[in-house]
Amino acid sequence: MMNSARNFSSTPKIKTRSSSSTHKGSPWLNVLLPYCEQPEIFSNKVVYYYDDGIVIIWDKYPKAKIHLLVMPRQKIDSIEDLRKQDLNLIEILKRKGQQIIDHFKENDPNLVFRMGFHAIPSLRQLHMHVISQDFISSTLSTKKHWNSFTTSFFKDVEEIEMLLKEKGQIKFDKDYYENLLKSPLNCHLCDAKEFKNIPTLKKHLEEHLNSDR
DNA sequence: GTTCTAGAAC
DNA sequence: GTTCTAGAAC
Ligand SMILES: Nc1ncnc2c1ncn2[C@@H]1O[C@H](COP(=O)(O)O)[C@@H](O)[C@H]1O
Ligand SMILES: [Zn+2]
Repeated sequence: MMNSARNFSSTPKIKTRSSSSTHKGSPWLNVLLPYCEQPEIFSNKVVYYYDDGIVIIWDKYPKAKIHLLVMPRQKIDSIEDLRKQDLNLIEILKRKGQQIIDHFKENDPNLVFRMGFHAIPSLRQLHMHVISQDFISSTLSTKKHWNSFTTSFFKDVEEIEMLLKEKGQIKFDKDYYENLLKSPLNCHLCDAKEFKNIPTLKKHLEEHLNSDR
């Protein structure tokens, strides 16, 4: 009965599209892809730089005064997809990231930067954060935001590079790192710990900005 | 990842 | 009463 001619012709359960992860999951997972596929269609206030190998964009929801994302043009989902053969790509991301940092420090020598990756990224397409360490930004609004940049959830590019050299592959424990995001709100610059909430922490960060110079 | 908002915390 | 967080979003 299931194989009647009528049933057969109605709805073929045949996958017609690539099973690439691009086609799986919620649409928001893929929002970084268009920048890499067609950087030329974006304004220079959105795409900071691009060439044949990489794209650099201003993070749309910056978590600090200066926050950009450096990405390969080539489609690579995440750090988990990196292999030793990608070490030269990492080197390129790193070199370009350092150039950005040098540039912004010329304007403001007080800026301090880190560049690296989230241990468990949310969005697809490999992206390296280049982020100033003031964390002064109206779009930094949650504990998760804070802990993703100030705990070991944030992996400096040098650590990624080292792990890739030594292990040939990168995978961080999901449970462990997702729990880190629930850590208390501690200052990344001084001994101040366990802020009651985000607004209180943000007032404290303003004080560092005024005194650390 | 963000937006929205119910209800917890103050 | 207002501020703030945290979980659903089909
Ligand atoms: N549409 C977008 N365009 C540019 N950046 C984005 C967009 N949506 C989210 N982001 C940023 O992308 C980063 C992704 O974070 P993560 O996957 O945790 O490394 C965050 O810093 C977001 O602010
Ligand atoms: Zn502090």
